[in-house]
Amino acid sequence: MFCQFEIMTVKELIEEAFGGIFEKDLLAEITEVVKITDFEENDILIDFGQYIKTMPLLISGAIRIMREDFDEGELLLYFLEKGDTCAMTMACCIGDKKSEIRAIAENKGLVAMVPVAKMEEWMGKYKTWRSFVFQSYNNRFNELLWAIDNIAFMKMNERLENYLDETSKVNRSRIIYKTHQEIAGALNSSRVVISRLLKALENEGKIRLNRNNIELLN
Amino acid sequence: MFCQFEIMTVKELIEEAFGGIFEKDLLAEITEVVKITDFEENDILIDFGQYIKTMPLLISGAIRIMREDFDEGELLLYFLEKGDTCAMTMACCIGDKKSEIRAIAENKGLVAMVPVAKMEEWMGKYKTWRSFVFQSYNNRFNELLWAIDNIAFMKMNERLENYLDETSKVNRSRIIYKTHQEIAGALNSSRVVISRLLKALENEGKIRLNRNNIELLN
DNA sequence: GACAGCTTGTAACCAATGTGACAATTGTTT
DNA sequence: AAACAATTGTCACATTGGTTACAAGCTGTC
Repeated sequence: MFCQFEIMTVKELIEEAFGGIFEKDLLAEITEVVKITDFEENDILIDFGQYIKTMPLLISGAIRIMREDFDEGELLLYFLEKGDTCAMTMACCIGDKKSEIRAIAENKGLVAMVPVAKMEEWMGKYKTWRSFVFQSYNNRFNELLWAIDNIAFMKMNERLENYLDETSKVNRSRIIYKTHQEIAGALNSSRVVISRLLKALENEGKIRLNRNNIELLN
Repeated sequence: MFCQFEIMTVKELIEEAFGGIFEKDLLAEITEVVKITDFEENDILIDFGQYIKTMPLLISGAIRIMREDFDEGELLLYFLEKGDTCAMTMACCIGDKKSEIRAIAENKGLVAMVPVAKMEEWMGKYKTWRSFVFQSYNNRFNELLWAIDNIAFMKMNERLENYLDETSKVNRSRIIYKTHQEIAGALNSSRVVISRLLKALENEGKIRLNRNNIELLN
């Protein structure tokens, strides 16, 4: 949209997404070692069981972090947005462990990839990097708690409303281009149940249902 | 049991719980600044909305970490044991945020309390401390994922069996001294449901039900 | 236009879980 | 002994959510 890779330098991209939180020296180092990668909607950025060797810093776009059951179930944990990083990945990098989650692009965007070695080096060297890493862990932790609140304490209709709100937010649109099937997947439910609850929301005047999209009203 | 506060020095306690992972200098520093506190079963160590100024290192005993719904629900997230620390608390210390969880003693034990200032200082100074902190975050993260797997993908009978196993493990006893009501609380369920499922487990020969306790068989 | 594939709506039914009620048992207090 | 509280067992019933099945509509292709 207004953040075209082609018309901005790496320096500008990093500056725009992380300028507020990192000191000058660190920004310069990041700019130097980072590799910028772009992704398209529904690209799988990280998958289960994968070993990860670089830490991603999200410059633009949104990523959904999914958890999967051994046989079939699937569940949206949370979204990542500009300025975020994947706590799970950091953990993988450092502990040399397999990924426990799947990261899928919710829409198109850019990530800056930092080599693990650097990220460890910066931990000792830059206080702002340390707080950034901690802050990230903390945010992700709280988002997992929120995910737990949702599935443990809320009924499906509330979870659905939350999902619609969050999806609308990360896609910056009151119209959500998802099928009932996709929504059922994100909530570990079934299509019929979602259709039923969506219809109820429509009858309450909260949404309008169309083919392949849902409009949030009010 | 075999870890009486009275008959061990602080140095020995720290050594026993953390000797394997920290370097000599760090162990010495910890021993110097730490305050040892003991707790009894069901003591509330951290509560919701509380600000925390010291980071706890668990020397002995077990702690259950609970999440609570706004009105009434309650849910066990995971247990902490010897050598663990509370990721949530670290986050609180650093970010100066309120606690999002409640920590209750599952049985009696000891914690070493580290002032926040020190823990930040050590982050820059000791590599083993950094990896410990990361490792802790990572473990807690994975435990939250496991909690999510439980509530999202498993039925109540499986969750109940998992609960019995884990509780047996952290209390080092095949006999679990809990009422059905308490178990229902930990699983965010109701007493009747738990009694029903426990009875089914008894009929399968997996457990024996007694008043105020449950024996795991096999 | 005919066909196929995807998407949505809806009905009927089932399984899992939650709720309210009440009895029986045990242990404790008076 | 009587009263009481806590714990457990059980029944009947309501609710939520999942499953199967089928119809209907939309879209794109040949």
